[in-house]
Amino acid sequence: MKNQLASIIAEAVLTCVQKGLLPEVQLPPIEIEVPANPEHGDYACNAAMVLASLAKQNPRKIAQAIADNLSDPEKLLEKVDIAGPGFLNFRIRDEFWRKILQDIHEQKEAYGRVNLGQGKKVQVEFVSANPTGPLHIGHARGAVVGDVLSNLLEATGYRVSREYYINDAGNQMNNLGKSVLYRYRELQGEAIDFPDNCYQGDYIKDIAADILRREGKRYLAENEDETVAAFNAVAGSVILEGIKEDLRDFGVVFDCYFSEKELYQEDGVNRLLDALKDQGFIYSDGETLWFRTTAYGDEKDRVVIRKNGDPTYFAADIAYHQNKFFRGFDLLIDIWGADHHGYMPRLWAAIQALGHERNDLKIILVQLVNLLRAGEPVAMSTRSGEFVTLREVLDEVGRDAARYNFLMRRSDSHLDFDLEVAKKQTNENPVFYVQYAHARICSILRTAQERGLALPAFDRIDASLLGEPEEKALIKMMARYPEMIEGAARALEVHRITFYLNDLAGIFHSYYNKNKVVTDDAALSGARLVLVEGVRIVLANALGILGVGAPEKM
RNA sequence: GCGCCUGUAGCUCAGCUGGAUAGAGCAACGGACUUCUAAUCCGUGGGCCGAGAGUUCGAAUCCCUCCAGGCGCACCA
Repeated sequence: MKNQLASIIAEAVLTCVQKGLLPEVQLPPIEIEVPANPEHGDYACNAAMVLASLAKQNPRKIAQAIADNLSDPEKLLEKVDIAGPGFLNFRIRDEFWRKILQDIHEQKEAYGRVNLGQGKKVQVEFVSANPTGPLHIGHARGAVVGDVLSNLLEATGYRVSREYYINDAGNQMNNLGKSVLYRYRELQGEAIDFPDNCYQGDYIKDIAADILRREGKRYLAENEDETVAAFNAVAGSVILEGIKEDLRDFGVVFDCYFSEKELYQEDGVNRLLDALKDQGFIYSDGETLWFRTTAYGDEKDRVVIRKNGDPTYFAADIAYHQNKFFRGFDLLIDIWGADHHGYMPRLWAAIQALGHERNDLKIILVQLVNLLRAGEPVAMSTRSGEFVTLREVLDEVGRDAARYNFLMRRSDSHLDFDLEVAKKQTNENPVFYVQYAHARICSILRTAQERGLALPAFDRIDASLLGEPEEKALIKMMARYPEMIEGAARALEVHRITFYLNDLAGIFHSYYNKNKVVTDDAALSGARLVLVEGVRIVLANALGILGVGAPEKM
């Protein structure tokens, strides 16, 4: 709808130029928006105001010229007004709005899919938590945002790969192995002064006990470094399996788990650094190796090889992102906790040094979650073992409510997650508001069925019977669904979908309370059934992108 | 000290990349179940968009300066 209008306007501007009403100007990007005030029509366009400064003419005069030269062979427009400083306000004929209903019924699950991405390959990397402990509530938000963004991009014509980067090399993993070893010794009566930098959670004890059960106490006699490495590997894989299971139950499934260790195979990291050295991006100060990230705007250069010869996390990350590009992705999206924001400039510098554009890597920051229980903050720390796990949240509040709650704010805004509120089945919990709308429609359809009223095909109804204000509002809202999806994908903002759902469900509930769908009037009932089935399809499609259920009964 | 994010109704937050009279939910108050599900609806009140200057036809939105909060500023990840 919006696109049709845009081309009509662009054509009219062209006509004006040809007639000499406007000077030869490049048409700047114009905006077509839905006005806040319905009296301003269905769509409003700022073309005249944008052109005013370029053409050096009065915007209202330009608007008049455009309006006079609109060519509308399909008779899309009911009315065009010029208002305010030079807005063009368009009212679309009802007949065209009703055609949206036809589109929905023809396209069903596909309604709202657009081809923004044109088959481009995108990789979304998210969660990527160290396998040193179970996922907690903080990881959950990033998991949902990444998963839903992936769904959204798939729905808008991208080919998406979801990837989890396993940080299984480095100090943190070493601490994990040590933690297990200490518990292992402890289980055999040894008094251990458990270090602060080790992981204290009970899951460590379980892993130690398991090793003891399977392999006995043979490790006591072995070399400590080798034992730590072995424990490390065992613990890492046990914990990773647990993470995968939690994510699966949360509705998050990855296409690929990429191990940091892989990057070091065949000396990959060093070979990359050598190549970058040849290009002048790497230099040595005699003890350490530095990456010249300042060449691309970072505030200081960064170490890639430490004094002790070990590569930094950053060194591996450069290799990792190069590897991603090698795999043929046109666009990379990384989803990080907001506490990593200081890391962005150096990674952008790195990919530019590798010959890519800064825009080839988008980074979405997800703010930390403030976990509350009945208004009281819940303290969290992975190392001390005091945290609320994703598993506990799933068990307590359920998948749908948990996911929806994480999607109700912009990613870069702080989020209060209150366990007591999230599990309440009341109107304080917005997920039910939307699901209830879906369930209600299903209930209407069931009732109709029972009374022998089947859902008619679109061409069997008289759509002009849908004249109530809420009916028109519902249709217009549904017409905006593809536009909302496209906008959300363009901006990489998944929260727009929850706000849209809330609005659509709201209009429906209001309609439901005022009007009956199933009545003695067969023609009217048929038209209304087609309408509410359309609403149901749109609700289900949007909920599908969110990975939240669309129940038929509640 | 430097950098990034945030500041909008009592509370939690939207505001479609500069548009018209700034919105929603919760909370408060008053109404609606003989009905296709009251997990719903209808109505009422509530604002110096942190402050100040600037850019232009037009600013919650963009620039600058402050103020407040959060997060970063490693040869950790």
